[in-house]
Amino acid sequence: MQLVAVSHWGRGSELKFSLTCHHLYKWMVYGIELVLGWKRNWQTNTSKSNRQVKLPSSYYDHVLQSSSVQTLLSGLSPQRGSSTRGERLGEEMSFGENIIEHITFTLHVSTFTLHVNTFTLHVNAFTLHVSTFTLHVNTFTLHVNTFTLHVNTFTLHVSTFTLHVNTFTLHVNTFTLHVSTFTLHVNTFTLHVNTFTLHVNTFTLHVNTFTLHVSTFTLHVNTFTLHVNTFTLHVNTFTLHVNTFTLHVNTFTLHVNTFTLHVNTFTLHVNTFTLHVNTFTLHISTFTLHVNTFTLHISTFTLHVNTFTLHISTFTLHRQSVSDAGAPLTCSHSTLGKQNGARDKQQIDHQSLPATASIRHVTPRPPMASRQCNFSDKRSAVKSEWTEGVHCEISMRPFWLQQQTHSEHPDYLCVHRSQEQAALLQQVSDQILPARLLSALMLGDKAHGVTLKVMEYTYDDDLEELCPVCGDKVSGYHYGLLTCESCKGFFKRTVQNNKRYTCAENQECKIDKTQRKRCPFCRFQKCLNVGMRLEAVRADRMRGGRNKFGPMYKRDRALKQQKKALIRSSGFKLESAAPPPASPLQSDYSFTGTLHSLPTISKSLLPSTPSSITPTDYEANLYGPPSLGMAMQSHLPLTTQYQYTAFPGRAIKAECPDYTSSPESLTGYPYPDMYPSASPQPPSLPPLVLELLRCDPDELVVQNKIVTHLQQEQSGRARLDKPSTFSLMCRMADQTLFSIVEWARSCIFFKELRSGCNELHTVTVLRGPVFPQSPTVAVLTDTYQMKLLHNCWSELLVLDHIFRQVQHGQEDSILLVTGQEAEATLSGLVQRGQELAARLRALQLDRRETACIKFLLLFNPNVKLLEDQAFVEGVQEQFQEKFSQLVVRLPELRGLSTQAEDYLCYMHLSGEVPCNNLLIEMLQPREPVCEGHTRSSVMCCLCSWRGEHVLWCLEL
DNA sequence: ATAGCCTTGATT
DNA sequence: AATCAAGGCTAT
Ligand SMILES: [Zn+2]
Ligand SMILES: [Zn+2]
Repeated sequence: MQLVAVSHWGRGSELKFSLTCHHLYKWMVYGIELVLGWKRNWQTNTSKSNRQVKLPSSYYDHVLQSSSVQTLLSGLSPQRGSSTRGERLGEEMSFGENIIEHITFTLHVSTFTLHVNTFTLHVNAFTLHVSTFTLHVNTFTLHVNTFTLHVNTFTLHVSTFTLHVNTFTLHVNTFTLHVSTFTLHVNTFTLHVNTFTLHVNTFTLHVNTFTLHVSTFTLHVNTFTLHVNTFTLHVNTFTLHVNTFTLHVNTFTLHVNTFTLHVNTFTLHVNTFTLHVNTFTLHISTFTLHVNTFTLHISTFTLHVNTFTLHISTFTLHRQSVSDAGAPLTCSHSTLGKQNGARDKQQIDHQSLPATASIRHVTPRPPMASRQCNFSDKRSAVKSEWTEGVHCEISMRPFWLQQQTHSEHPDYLCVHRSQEQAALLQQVSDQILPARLLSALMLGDKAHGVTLKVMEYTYDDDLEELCPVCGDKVSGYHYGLLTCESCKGFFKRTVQNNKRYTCAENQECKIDKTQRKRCPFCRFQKCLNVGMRLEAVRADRMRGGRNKFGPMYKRDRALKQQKKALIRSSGFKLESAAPPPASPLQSDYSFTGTLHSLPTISKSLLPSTPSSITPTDYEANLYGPPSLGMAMQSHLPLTTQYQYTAFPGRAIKAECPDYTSSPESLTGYPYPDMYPSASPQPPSLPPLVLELLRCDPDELVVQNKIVTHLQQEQSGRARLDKPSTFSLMCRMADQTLFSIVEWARSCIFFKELRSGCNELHTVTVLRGPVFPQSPTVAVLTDTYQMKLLHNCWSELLVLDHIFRQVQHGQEDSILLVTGQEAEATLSGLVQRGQELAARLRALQLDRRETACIKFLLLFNPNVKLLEDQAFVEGVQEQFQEKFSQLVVRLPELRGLSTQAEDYLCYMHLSGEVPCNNLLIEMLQPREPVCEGHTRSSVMCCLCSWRGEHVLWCLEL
């Protein structure tokens, strides 16, 4: 073993190093100059040592010629007894294992410089017990050419480790660490570094099991940059003070009991992020997090993130432990949102609104940095001061994207309340809903249906020739939509060259013609958000010709013309209400096509032209192998569903200014096969049904969202990390559940009654008999809504599946929400579902009836049990006998969903269900009566109402 | 790297 | 032959 080391120990340097070392190996002695101090203090009473180590005398000579070393040596005080070996310079030193019981080593160094050419360390088992390790270094520089450490078992026990470094610089060319089991036990680890820079060309860490146990970890760093492939950290208390933290991690898993993070600028690039936290405290003024898959394990905190951007000036989440399961969740002074904390505290006026889809929470409102909301039930109390942005940022993009559109411009709300609507509401309230529920519903969402229409007219009118990305002049259809030439080129370059950008700011850079060059990250993000299609970039770079989008472009053009004509004829003009024109609100890019074309085309095209089905290189790189397909890959490759999902067709849905006219009556609406004779029929449908249909989400929109989400999620995983079929199903179901929650939120009455004629009455109702002690109305609404959803989520989920199978019409295969086909042999559960689907198919269950059933399941918890016979009879009046037959089938649905829940529960207990799953949240036991849950995910989903409602109450 | 202009080639 | 959305080229 060779070591060439030169050290300069400054005067007065002191290192106090208490070491409990049972197995001290020679490398420790050789390796560092600290040996010098030890030599004086080696206890020699452990002469039983069986392994003798000899140090070359020249080494001592060299070292001890240094005066600083002399200083050091004389400054050391022996701990136990005193050895005189060190004083006899040049004498062969020998010592072995178990020599030292306790050593206090104190070192004060002003400049520590270590030059090592080749540092090689072979250790079988290294165990280090330190009670107090304190190192004060002004400038610590370590130059290593090749650092190789081979350790079988590395265990470090430190009770208090404190390191004060002004500038820590580590230059390593190749750092290779081979550890089979690395375990680090530290009680208190405190690291104060001004600038911590780690320059590593190739950092390779081979660890079988890397476990870091720290009870209190405190790290003060100004600039911390860490590139790690797989990082797993188990910490009890993690406190990190960082000014600028940049972490590039592929797979990041963090188990923390207490996590406290102080960061000024936090940038985290993570593909797969799994976080287990009991107590999470995060201090950040600027927090930018790039996560593809973010998994957070907290008792009552679940985070689903696709693209997660967190802007926090102070975010403290207190979760106090109370008796049992329902521990309180306290969120104090959280200023999460697209706007940073400083801006959040400002009065936000209309001028300051960025005209992007990300501003939905900057709606006109009282200048409050945060609002207090209390959720309470008997078992748990939640006190939170979330600002309106919290849920928006925490939840995943597909889920909230649309909602942003709806709530962004409350000014547009009071529009177009027709007599029919009023009558409809009355009718519904009389016939169907319990008064209490009606009360709760009255605080529902804004009138987003109408609002959306108005806005889309406005936007489309304004932005017809403007690039949705940058506002430049449109040069034609490019990669799916009308964009300018530069954005076309930018998108092409990005995708073709598989470019990865990072945003220096907070991923909210404004993209316009003048600033579009500033942040390619945000630009590309916007490209994707507005709907530019990756798959339109050709992997083979073939020039010319037409692709599958051709017909869609044509159709889109036709629709635009049609819309124009419609606008002209209906005399829409809302110039006064026009939002800032800088950026369009095309958040709800959606793709409609003929649902039935999916399986049909997949069957007809699959044998031929396999190359056209192959994903582009970019997609392959970005999303990994199309492992989404799993078993059903053989039926339908993942990409085919994109190839045949048509382009903007949803706009036409919003084009219809008259809500009573059925959407499917418009040409090209994507349900031609479902309503072979629907077009002439709509007028005969009851208004309620029409309304329900209108609230019903477009299946292809949902499908596209979910597919996008899953792909993004999948891209976060390592390529080798292939999720199981079940896990994928769970993710699908989870996403479906989110869409169901979204549907519930947008369901009738939330919006219709929101701007109803007697708002004061609504408030009175809610404050009075229903929840007399409630401080705010909105919270109770949420609670009630959570309860409603919690009561019926599985039925809704199963019904969603069943209806898809009804449409699918295949006994031996099931159609997934992603549009993929899978063999229906997964379990008996699936078979039962197929049977129910067959029965419902025999009854010719259609979309209208499904919408009604969903509605009933949500709003009448009794319907599935068929306890309320009078209700069923009431329903029959509207839907005639057929519907009653359907309702009779609901107990089957109930049984199926119960079985599915049980199955899910079992799998969850087996650890098969992916974490951070809304499904799991929903699996929590139901409350029998009205006291609501504070299930965090649901709360996240629903709390978007809250801000608006609180606001609304205040405005009263 | 950007963006304006050019070339290409399946579709019509 | 015309179209027009792809990719390519190149001055900036
Ligand atoms: Zn543009
Ligand atoms: Zn940016």
